[in-house]
Amino acid sequence: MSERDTERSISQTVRAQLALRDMILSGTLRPGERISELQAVEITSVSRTPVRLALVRLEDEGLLQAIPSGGFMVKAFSERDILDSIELRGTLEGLAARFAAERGASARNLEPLKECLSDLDQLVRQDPISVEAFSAYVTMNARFHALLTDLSGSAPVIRQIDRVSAMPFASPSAFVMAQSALPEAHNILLIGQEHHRIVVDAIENREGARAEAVMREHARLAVRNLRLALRNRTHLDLLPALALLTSAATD
Amino acid sequence: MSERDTERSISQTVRAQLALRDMILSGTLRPGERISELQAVEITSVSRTPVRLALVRLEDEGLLQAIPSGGFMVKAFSERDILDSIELRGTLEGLAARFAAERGASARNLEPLKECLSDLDQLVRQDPISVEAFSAYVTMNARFHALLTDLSGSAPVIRQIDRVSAMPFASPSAFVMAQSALPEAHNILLIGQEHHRIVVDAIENREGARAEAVMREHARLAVRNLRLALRNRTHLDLLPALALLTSAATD
DNA sequence: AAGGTCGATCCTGTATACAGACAGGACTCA
DNA sequence: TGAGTCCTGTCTGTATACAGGATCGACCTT
Repeated sequence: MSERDTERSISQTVRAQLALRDMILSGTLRPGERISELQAVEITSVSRTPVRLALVRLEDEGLLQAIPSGGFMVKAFSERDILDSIELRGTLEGLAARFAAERGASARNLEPLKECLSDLDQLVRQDPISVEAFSAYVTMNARFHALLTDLSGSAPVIRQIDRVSAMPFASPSAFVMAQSALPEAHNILLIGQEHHRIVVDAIENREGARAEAVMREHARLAVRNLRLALRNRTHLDLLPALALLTSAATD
Repeated sequence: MSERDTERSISQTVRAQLALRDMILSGTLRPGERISELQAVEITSVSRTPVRLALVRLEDEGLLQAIPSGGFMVKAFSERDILDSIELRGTLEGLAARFAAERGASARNLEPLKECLSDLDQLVRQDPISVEAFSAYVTMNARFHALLTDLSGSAPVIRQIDRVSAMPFASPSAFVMAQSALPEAHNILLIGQEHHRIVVDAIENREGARAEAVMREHARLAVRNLRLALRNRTHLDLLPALALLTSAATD
């Protein structure tokens, strides 16, 4: 998941993929817009072959949609799609948590998760949370979810969760930054952290159903965040992921 | 999902993809084996460009695995992976059924599902079930599951279910044929059909939790089928999907 | 004036050529 | 005899050329 080698050592295909993805997520390429290969060539300054590879990869990443007659267009998502994707992630993370609980995650394996938990605790504890702390929270939160997913010990489950989380609006930290400007921010963070605590406790005690249920509910915090952010439209700039929303749904 | 145009009208890329997939699923290409591009060129008789596209597609279909140094190898699966994939499908189909129930599938939309249900009923009713009836059951069963998935009305959910079901050993009808030779066959079919009936009833009555639970349990029938088939190894030839199983797990 | 048909242009699908990277083996030196 | 280095062969990554097809516009016909 790390793109540490952002240097020129990486392949043209990956470079094209990153460039195109950035343009899609930033809204430079609008939803529904067709992307011709040579247009992509012009954008990315690489040849058609790697560009085509990048387009195919972005397609099954879910950001592009194949056009029957050939070529690709930027996929558009409704608000319903976004909410469903979040519920989907919650369901899958719930499954991962249940697996972790039922299969008896060893104390040794639980250790990193617990460390991550207490790191998050420290961040949440400060009352007026700084923007930097928020940013750190996003990072640690992503790490927590990744560790939890891995704890399922199931490659197929991990794979599916990664696929869902690849959608920018469905990732565990998608709408955390959006709330940083809201008065309810701190409360939501505290509730989220409570969920984290419970799921670790449930896993430790082999309570599969409890672990599953709390992860499902945990994902629904993202729904609440999204709704709040959409209502207070002042901070929509913190939600680049919404560039993929269809105009019909943004009304 | 239909590949009706098996003619020469289809693209070289798709042709290569189909040919390679067949060889993987039939076990001609063994798990762990590396597939070089020019080897694939020789097999499929198409040029390197479409072959490469096909390999990428098969990778994110889950049948191939990228090698860090470049190239691809046939992915190997443990028995645990297979069982987890089935549980995964059950969880996702459960979510789809719950969505269908909670969102109130209209009587009009439920109609095809009910028709499919009664068609299945007729097939199951005959006591010594012929092999032809078994084969018909597989087809109708796949149709039932597809209709149910669609009834969720959620594109992201449908997409994920399709992805999981693409794994040959996780599809709803993966191990149905395998039981055709078993004495327990008829019983299992009856139980499966009972599940079908219950989920339709639950959806009709807006019982989301019930619909979800029964679909989860329904998937576990596949686990039972698999275990039975693995025990009576006499009919492993009915399970081409198991070609992907690692040798360690087949012991 | 409107609709259909023909043509041109652009685009995608495919093939192939070339360069760099990696691996395996052989040879040499200690 | 063993280890290290160099060389060679093969493979992947990339670029580009070519052909078939689709789409859009313009012109002609009714």
